[in-house]
Amino acid sequence: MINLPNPTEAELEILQTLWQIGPCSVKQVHGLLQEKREVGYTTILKQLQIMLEKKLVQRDESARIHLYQAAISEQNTKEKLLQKFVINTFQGSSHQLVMQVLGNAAASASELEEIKKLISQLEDQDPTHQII
Amino acid sequence: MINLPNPTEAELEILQTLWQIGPCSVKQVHGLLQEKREVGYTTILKQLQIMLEKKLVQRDESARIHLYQAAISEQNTKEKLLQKFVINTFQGSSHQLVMQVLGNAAASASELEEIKKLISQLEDQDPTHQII
DNA sequence: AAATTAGTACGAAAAATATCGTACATCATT
DNA sequence: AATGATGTACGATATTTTTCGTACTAATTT
Repeated sequence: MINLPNPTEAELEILQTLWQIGPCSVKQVHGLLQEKREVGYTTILKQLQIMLEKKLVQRDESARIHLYQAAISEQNTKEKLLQKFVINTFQGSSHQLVMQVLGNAAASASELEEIKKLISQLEDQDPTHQII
Repeated sequence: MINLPNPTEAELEILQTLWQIGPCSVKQVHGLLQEKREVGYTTILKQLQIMLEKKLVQRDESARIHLYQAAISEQNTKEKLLQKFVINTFQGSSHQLVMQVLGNAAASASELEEIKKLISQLEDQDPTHQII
């Protein structure tokens, strides 16, 4: 498991599609992204080819129409992007980030409940954990 | 209050410095950043000039040594960067983001305490709020 | 088989960022 | 006033990312 480069913004957009619908053709990816914004077919094709080189996606070439799928996990990728974001924007303090989220955008009552539950779990699990 | 473009990564690095130490010379900014990584003096100078054009910083030219200071607020900037990040990475679900943070990197027990306190406050404040 | 359609490959340009060298200006010191 | 030190301005280059046009290839239809 070598460390691949983080996806760029455009690449992430494509990855989100792949994570959502699984292995699919360029046409399918393009179709979905097209709904959100104007973008050329070959743009997406090229992106996918570049992403293939970078090993961000895999390609099944057995059929005439190539099928692409994400080669990096959604969970792990988001984790790394988050880490980087926290470092860049909140000087590495994820606590600061959480406070910002809760304070501003906020969440619904049930979401807050869920968060509280998770916190309890974390506390039970290891009352003295000090990862940060 | 017009909407300025979000700062790039390098620009954010400089802004963090300005937020931290207030109005200061290029030399000061460069000195601090130099501690973290190798970077030329004129690189920082140029960045600050570009940021001035973009109105991300202000400049006091009254003295020979120009003094730069952030022209956008730390709070507001981080808020917008966060918003964009949540949209790009977590499809706009800040809840998903929080769960990710708490689950992975995690926080110390006292930080969890603080978060719980904030949640209680939010709940008291408006038990049915449904911003998201 | 010729013509049309639907794909992929490739090169290249556009755009956005990041970095630095060199020239010029101003101040302080001799 | 000459010299050296310290700054700023500006142009240029390098890098990365994004986008697309054109050519080529394989399948499908007539």
